[in-house]
Order: sequence, then C-alpha cells, then structure tokens
Amino acid sequence: MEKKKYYITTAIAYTSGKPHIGNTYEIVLADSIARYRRFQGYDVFFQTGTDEHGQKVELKAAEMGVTPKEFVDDVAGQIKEIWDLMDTSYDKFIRTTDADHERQVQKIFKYMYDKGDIYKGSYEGLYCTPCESFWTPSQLVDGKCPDCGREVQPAQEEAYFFRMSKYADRLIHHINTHPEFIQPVSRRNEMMNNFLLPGLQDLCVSRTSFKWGIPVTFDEKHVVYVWLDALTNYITGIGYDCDGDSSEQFKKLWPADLHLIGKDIIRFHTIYWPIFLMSLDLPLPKQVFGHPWLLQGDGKMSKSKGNVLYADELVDFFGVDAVRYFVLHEMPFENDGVITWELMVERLNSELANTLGNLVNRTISMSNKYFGGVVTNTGVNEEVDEDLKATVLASLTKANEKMDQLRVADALTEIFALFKRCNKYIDETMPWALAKDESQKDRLATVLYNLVESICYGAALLTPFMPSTSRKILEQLNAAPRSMEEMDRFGLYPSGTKVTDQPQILFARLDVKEVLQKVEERHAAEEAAKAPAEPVIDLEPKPSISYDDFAKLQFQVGEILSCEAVPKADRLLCSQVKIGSQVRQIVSGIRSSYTPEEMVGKKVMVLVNLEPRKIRGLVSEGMLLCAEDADGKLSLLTPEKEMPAGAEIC
RNA sequence: CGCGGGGUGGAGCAGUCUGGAAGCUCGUCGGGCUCAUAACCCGAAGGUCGUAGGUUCAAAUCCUACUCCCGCAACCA
Repeated sequence: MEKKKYYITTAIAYTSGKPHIGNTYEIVLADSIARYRRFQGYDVFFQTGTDEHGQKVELKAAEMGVTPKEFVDDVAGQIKEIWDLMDTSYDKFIRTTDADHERQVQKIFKYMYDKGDIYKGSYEGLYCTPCESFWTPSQLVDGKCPDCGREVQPAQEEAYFFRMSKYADRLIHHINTHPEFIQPVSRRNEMMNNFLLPGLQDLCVSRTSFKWGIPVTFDEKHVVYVWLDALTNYITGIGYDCDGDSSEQFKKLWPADLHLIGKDIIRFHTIYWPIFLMSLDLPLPKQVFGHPWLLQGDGKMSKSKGNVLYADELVDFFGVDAVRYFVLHEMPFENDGVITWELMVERLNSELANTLGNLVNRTISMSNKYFGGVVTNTGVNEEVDEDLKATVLASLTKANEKMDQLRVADALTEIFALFKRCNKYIDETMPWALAKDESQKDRLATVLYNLVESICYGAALLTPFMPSTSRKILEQLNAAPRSMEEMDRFGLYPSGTKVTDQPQILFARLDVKEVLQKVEERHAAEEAAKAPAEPVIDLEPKPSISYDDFAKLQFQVGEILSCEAVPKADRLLCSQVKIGSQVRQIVSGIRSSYTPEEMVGKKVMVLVNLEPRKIRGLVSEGMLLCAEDADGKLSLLTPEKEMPAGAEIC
C-alpha cells in the first residue's frame, strides 16, 4: 500500500539575528511531530527555512556595513547550525533568497496581477516604518500604529494592492465548515470577529520604500511585500510553478497537512495565506496550529542582563535531548510556557536522570549481576506482570491520541508513565530478593526480561522526541529499533540477548547551585571579554559648533526640592527644581537609575533655556544633564564643590 | 480606559470551550527497600481555585464589576 504523505512546515525564521530558545522551540516541536508521523508510517516531508527580505534586514546590514546578502547569509547559517545542533530532521531548508523561490514569487505576482486580483493604486495614508505597514486614519489607535503603537508618518506611495474582499466570503465559509483548520480553536473566533466579519481591507502587497526584496518584474521600482514573498515558500519549496509546470513532488505534497507557527502570525496564515491560495486556485492547507510562546522565568529578557537563553548554551549544559525534552514537555498547549535554569535542572534530575536514566541503569546492572548480562525469557509469569504489560501496550494508543491532537507535552507524559510503571514493577517483584533463592532463578530471569522488553518498547516511543537517547538505550540493551507494526505485542526482545556490561549513565544529575554559578561565571566571562575594564564609548561625531552656538546655551545649578514618579510612564520622574529665585518643573527619563526619594536634595546641572515642552501631560521647563553608559545607566552631573542653586555653569 | 496573556496547596502547571465530588510534576514530612545515578516504591500534610456580586439544584468552570502580576508598545528635551 502506498504510504500516506504528510507535509509539515514551520514558519520560516526572520533573519534579523540569532534565534533564541523560543524560536528553537518551534523547530523542535515540528521535528517531533514529523518524526512521530514517520514512525506511524507516513511519508513525511518537513520543510523549514529563513525569511530574508525586508527593510529591517536592509537597515541592520547597513548598520553593520555589509550588504544585505552578506548579512542574511551569516544569520541563515547561524539558524541552520542551531537547527542541526538540535537534531532536527527537516527535509528542506528554504531561503527566500533562493533563486527559484524568487522567480516563482515574481511569476505569482504577475499571475495575480493579470487575473485582476492585484491592482495598482496609490496609497495616501499613514506609514509605520518599523512595521512596514500603511494604515488608514480609522485604523489608527490614538493616532498611532495599531500594531506597534509607534508614530506614523503621512506618506504617499504608488503601490499594488490585493483584493482581499473578493475572497473573504469563501474564506469565512471555509473556516466555518472546517473547524480543525485553525488550532487551537480559541484563535478561530479571534480571527473571525476581529478581521473577517468586520470586512477585510485590501492588502498592500508592494513597497517602493526599500530595495531589499524581490522586484516586481513589470514595474521594477516596486519590490514584493514581505508576506507575499514569505508565505509562498510553502509551495515554492516543493516545486510549485504557476505556469502549471509544477513538480511531481508538489502534486503529491500539496496541500500541506500542517503549518506550525507562532501565535503572533496566525492572522497571516489563516487569512492572507488562504486567500493567496484561492487566487492561485490551490487547495488550502489542512491545519494551521498557532503554538504559544516560551518565555523566560523572570520575564526580563535583556541582553545587558545576560539572561537571554540560547539553545546552544543550554545544550552545553544539559545536552541536546534534555533541551528537546524540556521545551517539548514544559510547553503548555495554549498558554505560554516558562523556561529557567532552575526548572531545566529540576526536570533533568527528576524525570530524565531519576525516572528514565536510573531505570535503565539498574536494569542493566541487575542483568549483569545475576545472569552475566544475558536476558532470557523463561516464561515464569505472575499476575503482577499482566498490569505491566497492559500499561506498556496501552501507552502506544495513548501517545497516538495525544499526538493526533498535537498535544506533544501530554504524549511525553504518557511515555514517561511507562517508565514509572517499570520502576514500580521492580519494587513489586524485588529481584534482589529473588536472587537470594536459587529456586526462583527462572522467575528472576523473566522479571528482568519483562523490564528490558518494556524499556525497549518505551525507547521506541521515545525516538521522535529524544532520538539519540532512544538510540543509546537500545545500544546498551543490544536491541533493534522497532517499527509501528511491531508495537502491538509484548515480547519481541530476543530471548538470550546479552546486554552491555558497561552501562553508561544516560543523564547525570546536576546541582542547581553549581549550574547557576557556572552560568554566572560564564556570563561574567563573556561580559569581560566583550568589555575590557573600562568600556570604550565612541559616539558618532557631531559637526563642530561655533562659540556663539555654545553661548546660546544657559546652564545653571539647580536643587531638587521634590520629585515624584509620573503616573502611567515607567521611565519618567517629575522634579521641582530650585534655580535662583524660581522653581521649575522638569520631567526627565531617569527613573531606571534614580528613585524619587534619592533625587530630593541633589544639586544638579540644568539646561535652563530649553523651550518648555509637554511630556505625558506635564510641562517640562528645562533638562537635567546626565552621563549615560553603554547599558543606558545614568549618572546626574553635580557640582564638585558646594554651589548655591542658580549658580551659572560656564 | 494602548494591545495581549495570566492569578488553582511552597514552586511550575492541567482542569475553564462542553458547570456536577479540586488533579499532575517538583518540593516538604513519615514509612519501606537496597538492584541503581543519595536513586526507586508507598503514605501524609498543605488550596476561601485573585476579590466582590450575579445566574443555577450545583460554579475553578457561565455573566458583571473590581484588583494584582507579566510581556509588548509608549513616555526619555
């Protein structure tokens, strides 16, 4: 019988920087699903890759003084390295700068244009540079970008638009008749209520404001808007051709069975992408799953704090499979998950080292101790064995059920229930007691056989999630991997097989304190390497000014009489400052370095003839001068000797 | 009223859609065992399910208001 195909994709990673553990989670999740499907007998194709165009890349490259292509080559390389490090089994790594992808995107754009789905218009609207998005005045929130809340600039741009409204009804119908299309379901209503039912705006699908993109063939000053470019990777990567000359692979694989994406980009995958596909007369993907995010425990993900977690660093401490286990197991289905060094160590110790590693170790030790390593099924069964066997065999069904719902964490829990059951079985049968009684020797042999067999079965189930651990277990037991067809019976392990006499520790227990200390040392070392004793701070030089320019500035010593935090603004302090005979109100963004209490009484340098300005509703009449280091830490300037408030600074 | 997520025993979470005896892992305490990586097995303690009101025979679950926490954004003259 022909194997059923299964086409799974991850979102392609945007090449703006090294991916952290949260990005890595997605590829590992996809990998475990892909491997599980393969195990179930599907003909799996697993695609991932990188999204490399756009203004942000262009800007970052310019900042670093390299070409965009050089920049993305470097980042894409880093991403691939981490994907490989994590032992992910993708079949294709597509880059949106691949020549064949670019050519297809150009053809697709032209096709949609010829069809009338894309039309040329002119955009008069408000543009948000960071989001690369235009907005109508009615879309703005408080006059700011509804996506990011930043300022928008009025701009006019000739642009191409996609007629979203043309397909909206079809999409609504599809979503209503395919409840499994958007997962988890809670997201479906969000999409319906917020975007589809109010009416879809036509989407602007080209840009003239930057160059780093795929040019529109028939209108070279335009480049294709990033989403049309990025989303189409799912079809171009497997050989789609919009002139009708698609590859056999494409014909076999499309539509995709699962797009695995982060919850932040569900809108693009469940609205724009399906509509693009309708325009191309292609079937829609069967399912889009928006997974939650993996967050830092203390929330403060900042580079200066050195607590951004990267997969390769975690792997250095715990090993690939332990990190895979952690992200897969700790990630809830709908809510965001938490990752910290402490939790990581706890999981490693209790589940991987104690439950699994120790089970394998003690089983092998006993086999060696009592039978010279030879595991024999003497068939002396007792009633307790039945429950063990039932648990083992049932775990396949349970894991299957969980995986069908994409509940990977729960599937892992089911598999570990099998190993826990084995540990219990050892207590129930007490092999060390049997060993003391020569007449129980055959019973003892069967007990150990049952254990080895159970472990092999569990190892088979574990393969998709922790491939190398599974392999290591089987190697030590001298056992062959199992196929899905062999998972319906207990007792496949060949009687008389000899296990290793040199059992290896699968997972060594770690001490939380030691780990934390090492992490700290490591980060300190990195900091030290980066920043020699006194960091050098070079600024972009400004043009020279004349003395007259300088003389226009008036500085005076001010005394802070009182100071309080500005409500609803977590960086601002509002101070009453005595300068000579007057008292001025000055708002400053220094709350990160000073509390209101410690401000009071300080003598500070004030630029007094700066024109007053309203900040967060408060008038600020001047500016407190500060020095700022590379981390943004601030230090107020104060006179080195006692000076009265109002003294001129010249 | 910027957007979003959340408040369930000491910690991390499930359960909420589809009301019906409050569950899992870790930690703590007690016991057992000794093959094993101070591991394994059994048991116990510990929760007004953020607060207040409402619907209901019945609410962690549905409705209303409030409150606190977190992420993003903004505020940095």
